[in-house]
Amino acid sequence: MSAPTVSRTQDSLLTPGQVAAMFHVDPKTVTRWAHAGRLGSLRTPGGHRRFRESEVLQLLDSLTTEASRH
Amino acid sequence: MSAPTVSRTQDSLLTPGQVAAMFHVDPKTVTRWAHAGRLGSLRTPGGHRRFRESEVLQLLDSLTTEASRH
DNA sequence: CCTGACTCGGGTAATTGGGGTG
DNA sequence: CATGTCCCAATTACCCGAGTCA
Repeated sequence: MSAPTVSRTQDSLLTPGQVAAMFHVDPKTVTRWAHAGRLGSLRTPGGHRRFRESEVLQLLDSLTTEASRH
Repeated sequence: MSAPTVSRTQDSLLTPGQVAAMFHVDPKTVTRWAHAGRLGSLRTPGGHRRFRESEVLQLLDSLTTEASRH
């Protein structure tokens, strides 16, 4: 894999608690979104979920811009 | 500081019940305000609304300062 | 190695959303 | 015209004990 494909997306991984704070919801709710396919879930060897900052930001943006629909 | 890339990621969000308590009205009424365009409505993937604390505070302040704004 | 804080998992309670009505 | 209350279904919030992360 010395491929220069540079898949280096500067994606910081956020914990459920951090994402929950951004949406003002419970960490369990964020877990449900991941389970519903709303967010990609990265799993640590221990089973903990981790979310990509870019994905969370994108989802947050889509929910934030919902005020100008129509 | 124009900071065009940093604006939609640091706002406290309130639940309809919390906003309703601040205005002393029913959550249903707050929902109608959002539907009328008086409040920006942030929707969770599940369909629940979330309101910006700054927007609610501003609306509350305008109602508290001037009840005859016409 | 141990500690502190957070997360996981399932289940239940409370709240929310939408429509229709007064 | 705006607000309050009813129904139902869906979503979200909090409880416990155990494990994992840093």
